[in-house]
Amino acid sequence: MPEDSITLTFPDGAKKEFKKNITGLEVAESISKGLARNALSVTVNGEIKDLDVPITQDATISINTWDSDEGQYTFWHSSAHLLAEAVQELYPDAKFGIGPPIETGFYYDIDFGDEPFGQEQIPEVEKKMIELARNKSEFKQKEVSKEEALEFYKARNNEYKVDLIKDLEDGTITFYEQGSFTDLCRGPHIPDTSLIKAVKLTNLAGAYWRGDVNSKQLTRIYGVSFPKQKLLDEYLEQLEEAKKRDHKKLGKELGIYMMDRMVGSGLPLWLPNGAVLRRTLEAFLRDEQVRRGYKEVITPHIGNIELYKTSGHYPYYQDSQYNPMQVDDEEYMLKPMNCPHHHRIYSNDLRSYRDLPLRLAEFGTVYRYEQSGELNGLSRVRGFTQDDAHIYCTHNQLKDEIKKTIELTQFVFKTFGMPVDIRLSFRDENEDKYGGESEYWERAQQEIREVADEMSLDYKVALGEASFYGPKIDFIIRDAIGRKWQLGTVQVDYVMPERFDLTYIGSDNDKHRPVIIHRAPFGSMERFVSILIEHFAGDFPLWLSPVQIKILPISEDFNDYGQSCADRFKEIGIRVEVDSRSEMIGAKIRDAENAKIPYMLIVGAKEKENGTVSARRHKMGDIGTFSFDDFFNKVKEENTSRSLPPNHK
RNA sequence: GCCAGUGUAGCUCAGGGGUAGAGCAGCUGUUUUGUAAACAGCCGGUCGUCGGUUCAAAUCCGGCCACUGGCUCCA
Repeated sequence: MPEDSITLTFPDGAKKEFKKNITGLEVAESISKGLARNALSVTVNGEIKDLDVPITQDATISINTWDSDEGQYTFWHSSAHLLAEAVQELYPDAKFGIGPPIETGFYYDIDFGDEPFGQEQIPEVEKKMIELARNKSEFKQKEVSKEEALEFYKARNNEYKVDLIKDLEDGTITFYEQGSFTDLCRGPHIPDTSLIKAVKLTNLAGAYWRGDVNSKQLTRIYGVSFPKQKLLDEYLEQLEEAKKRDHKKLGKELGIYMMDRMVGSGLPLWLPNGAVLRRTLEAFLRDEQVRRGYKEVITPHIGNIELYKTSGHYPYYQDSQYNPMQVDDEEYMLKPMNCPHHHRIYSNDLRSYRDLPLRLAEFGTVYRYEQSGELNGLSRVRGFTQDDAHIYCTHNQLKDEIKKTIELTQFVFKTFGMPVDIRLSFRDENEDKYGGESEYWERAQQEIREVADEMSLDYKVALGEASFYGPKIDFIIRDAIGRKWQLGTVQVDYVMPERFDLTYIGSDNDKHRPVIIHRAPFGSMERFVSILIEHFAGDFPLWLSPVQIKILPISEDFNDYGQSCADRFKEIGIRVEVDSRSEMIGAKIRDAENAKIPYMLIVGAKEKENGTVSARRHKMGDIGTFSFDDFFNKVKEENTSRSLPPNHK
């Protein structure tokens, strides 16, 4: 092989020889014109780079286009610079903070000084961005010394960039320039601005400099951009779809819950339909738990402050607990978590190894102070109910119990048609954030990993995501429109058994410490219901629907037949209503459709005569005429099997 | 808590310095109906709240409250 040639390995495994110092763009050109036209950046040995960077040695390579995450990342990063350029043109005194790409789009944090910047200014910035994009300005990289970099920004009075540069090493600092805008930036960037064809600035927000509440708050402008107008249109449609599913809107329309200013913000009131939904979910989980050997307990809503001092939650989470109240000579608190109560139940008896594992479960309501700006419908509230349980077991039982809780959680989400990603949340090196002995942590993390491997789970490890008393397994579900939500957790805890001095008598007749597993598949009923509403867009599976069947008599003459059908369903616990209003059938159908009721049964002269029902399925229309018994059995089976709706994505 | 925005009838929304408007819902009557809206009449609002400017405020200004999107936080 000639000395001035290198071998590049492509994502499909193909190897090809090129001359040394070839650029990513030239590689793309060698493959096809189209690829070269669509190329945004190149990944060389796992590192994303500009297309014009020479490749000096053998490497794995992939050309990043819009179709890859890396390509979109580059595209949005460059779009953030374009946003900054536009802002700079319109507001010469604006000072720039940071402007990174995010999962969908990008943002830039900007200090506008005394200049007011609000929603009205957005359209002119968007317009300017498109105008500048058409200039086809190239993104040019320039290496600068630390001194030069500092000088550049000091001259512009930009304390933010100066702050950033101070943390950088001399010799590694690069600027990128496009049009009239120069930015401190590691890159990489797309070749030029003309690739950006469509831009939408989506949001304005305040953001503290470096995320620090004590620093100055900058104006964060969020946006997305696309290489084609059509992609922007599709994105906007998706936003519309998400809006249609918004649980706050559907929650109101379907009578799930309400908020009331006299009751207080963040304190939802469950309406009858919502109560049915929630109780049905609880019954589902309760049955599954009883089947798996859990015992249900009930504990009060307040507790002596000593309980939370003992657990360590009180000092650690003081900011999010309500002030203690005076009761006789002692202080009591609204309970911020259920665990300490359960630990005291454990301690109520002398426990033998024969009693373990002891699995105590409770749908326990807890109260936490959330900052007012943080409250959001049912998904972030100040009083909520956890589907909590604590499993007290021996070290030998631990892995098996972890495994069972994972299986339960997976079973639960499968029932709702939600794919699950698993994350092992371990601690990072910052040890003071966490309680308990280091060896326990190592051991617990080790055991969690072993279980995950033994179950062949596809998992990711996230350092620094652990809770303060132990590592966690987090379940991240994907809903019907692809959004991710962190729901259930399983946590291993070696700390609380020490703090509460929990013991059991082993087979050796000595006292031992049990291990605790905390787990909550739904997490909070409020939040889970909010996600469920959006996942199903309000079109719940039959078993969860607050009203499962609506019977629609053609005229008042058939109300009695309709009622007799309803009575049969009620006997087996099916939630059924008869629409006996003197409305036309079309209106009754329309109302039932809008209420998202799974089945509508139309009954008139023919049906009464033959003992049949004419059925409609929500969103599907007429599904034909059934003998009453056939339909009855069909519904019974669909209800007990917890089937997903037929047209569910 | 902070930044930006919103607040008009039960719901969706129009209006805008000179005594408040529509559709739907509700109520009453008529209609007795065959697969997504029958017809008519009626009821319904201190224009979130408190204060200021003004001869006059729902409208302009300010405080507060609630809600929305973010930031910080999340056992």
